[in-house]
Amino acid sequence: MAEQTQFEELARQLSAVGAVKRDMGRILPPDCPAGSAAVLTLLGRHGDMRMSKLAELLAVDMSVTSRHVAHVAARGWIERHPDPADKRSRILRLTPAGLEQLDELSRRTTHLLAERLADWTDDEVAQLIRLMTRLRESFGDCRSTAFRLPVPVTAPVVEETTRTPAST
Amino acid sequence: MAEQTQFEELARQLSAVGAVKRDMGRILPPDCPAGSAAVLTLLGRHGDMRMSKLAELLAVDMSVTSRHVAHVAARGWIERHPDPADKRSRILRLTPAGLEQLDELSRRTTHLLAERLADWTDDEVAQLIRLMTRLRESFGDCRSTAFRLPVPVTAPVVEETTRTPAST
DNA sequence: TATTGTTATACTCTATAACTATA
DNA sequence: TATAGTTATAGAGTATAACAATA
Repeated sequence: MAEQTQFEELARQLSAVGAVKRDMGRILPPDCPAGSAAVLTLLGRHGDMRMSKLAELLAVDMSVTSRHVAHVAARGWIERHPDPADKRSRILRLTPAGLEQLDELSRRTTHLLAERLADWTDDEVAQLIRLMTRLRESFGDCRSTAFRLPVPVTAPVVEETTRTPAST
Repeated sequence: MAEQTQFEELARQLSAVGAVKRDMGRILPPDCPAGSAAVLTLLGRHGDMRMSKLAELLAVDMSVTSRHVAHVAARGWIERHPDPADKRSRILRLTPAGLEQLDELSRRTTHLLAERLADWTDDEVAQLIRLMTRLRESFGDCRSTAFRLPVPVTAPVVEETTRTPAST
């Protein structure tokens, strides 16, 4: 078990890693935002699957998954086939165009990471991957354990729109 | 230098860590979303500072910083004092109420992480922190190196709104 | 003219709830 | 009645551009 100071620092790093994600997002191809890229990546890695399975892998609500899938399907990168075993369900499958897009994604992210992590050793990258994977697993279990504590401070909210530099 | 497969896996983990961040976000106090929490945390850690400095630490545009700061200032958690050295600038400072809110934030995140990472050793947490810090540093240098490559596929976009399971 | 900060606007991602179709 | 998926709506986060005040 780690100390409190460590947990605070980890929380800070988790918050700040968004900057890295945004940097990665900037080199994505047009019409292929991060959500679409994640759909293509997971389909390429795990093969054909249903919406519900994809939503689980994305770790987002199925309504969100539905939107991302509609986006990539509209661009011809995947196809939604009817599931013979369950007419409510749809099987997602990468198209040849989707595979090309996936290759392009791989090229760009690999290029960016190779540039940014030029001075990282193979082992360091492997360790980061391992620890991040473990982190996700540690959080993956109890996703519905959202609890709320009472608010500590009850101060009035004053939406100060204009600048008042020298007031008081 | 690492291999391409490793970079692809790291990109995947970076994309997926959002689920962990969202889980952390769910336990934040009311009226204090992640952006506000980051402002309070950085002010508590680095002391009083100007907007531009905070924007740099947050690694977001100053317009975004301005919005977050307005939110926490409206709730009385920080004050914006005029800078005697530069009348364009404003010095941000935590209020006592802001310190209380920061304590509450620390309690909640520490509690959640202690629960989720119960089986992590002190050393593992330290390693993850170290690698994530290094990752941010590796990306922090060249933030304006956004480059665009041509689109590989030029397929027509068909926004398929309604379901057409058995078409074609 | 350049810099600090604010505001308007637009886009992405997400969750909740209501809805349709099928099990 | 329960489940798979879609859609509408709302909220948070971000970037770009236009703007005001000051250096």
